[in-house]
Amino acid sequence: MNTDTKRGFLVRQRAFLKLYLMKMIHENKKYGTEFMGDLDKEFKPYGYSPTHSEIYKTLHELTRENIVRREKKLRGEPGVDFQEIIIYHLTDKGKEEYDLYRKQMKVELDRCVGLLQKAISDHYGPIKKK
Amino acid sequence: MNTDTKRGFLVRQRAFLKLYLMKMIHENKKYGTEFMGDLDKEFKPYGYSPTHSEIYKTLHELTRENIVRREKKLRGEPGVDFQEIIIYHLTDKGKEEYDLYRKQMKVELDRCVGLLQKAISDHYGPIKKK
DNA sequence: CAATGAACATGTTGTTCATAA
DNA sequence: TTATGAACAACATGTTCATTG
Repeated sequence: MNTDTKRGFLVRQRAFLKLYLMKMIHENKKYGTEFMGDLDKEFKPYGYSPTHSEIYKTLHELTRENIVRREKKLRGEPGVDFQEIIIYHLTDKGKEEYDLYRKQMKVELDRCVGLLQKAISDHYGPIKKK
Repeated sequence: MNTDTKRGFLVRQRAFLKLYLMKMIHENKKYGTEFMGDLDKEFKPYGYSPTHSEIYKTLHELTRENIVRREKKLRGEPGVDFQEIIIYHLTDKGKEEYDLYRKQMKVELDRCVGLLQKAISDHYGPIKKK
C-alpha cells in the first residue's frame, strides 16, 4: 500500500482521493455517488472536480486491497425506490491501514506544499508573513 | 499557451518545469544538461528529481511555440573539447509570454497550495500558526 | 433517472535506445 | 563521457458506453 505515496513530483490524484475516501468511510458510511457529490462540493472553490470514474476506481482499489468491505443496500423508502447502492465500511485491516496511510500522507502532503512554496518563493519572492 | 495551466487536480510537471526553464533562460542562457543539474540539485531536498527527457521535451515545446530560440555552440576551450551544446534565448514573443505565463502560474500555484492545505487541514486539523 | 461499473481513449511521464563529438 | 534527442513503455486519468433497478 505504500506504493501509492509515490515520490517524484506531486502527489497523485488517486492517493489524494484514497485518503479522503478512507476518512469518509471511517466516519460515516456512505456510497459512491454521495462521496462524489460531497467531494465535488468541497473542492469546487479550488477548481477541482473529481470524476465519478476516478472515485469508483479508487473504491475498487480499496476493496481489492481488503481495506474496505462492501454492503449492498436499497436506497430510499422501501417499496418506493429500489435503487441498489453500495455502502462501504472499513475492515479491521483497513482501520490499521488508514492510520498508517494517514501518517504517510502527512509527510507527502507537507512535501508537496514545500515544493510548491519553494516555486512560489523562487518566482514571486519570499512568502509574506501576515 | 494557456492550455498548460490546466485546471483540475494539481499543476502538471510540464507546466511547472516550463516556468522554471523560462526563468532560467531569461536570466542566464544555459543549456539542457545544465538546467537539469541545477534543478536536480535544487529539488533534491524535496524528493523531486526531473528526468532529462522531461526537461528536453519541455525545451522542445518552448521552441515549437517560438518562445525560445536555439543557438548551437561548442563547449569548453576550442580545440580541446568539441562537444556541441544548445544555448537558449527568450525571443521577443517569449519575453511577453513569460510575463503572462508567470502571472497565470501564480494563480495556479496558489490554487494548488490551497488545495493541499485544505487537505492537510481536513485530515490533520487546522494549520498551526507559528 | 440514479447508481455502479467497465471499456475505451487520451494524457502525462519515465526508461531505454541512438547518435554525435 | 557528455549532450541531445527520439522511440517506446508504462502509468494516470478522463470520456463514453452499458446495465440495473
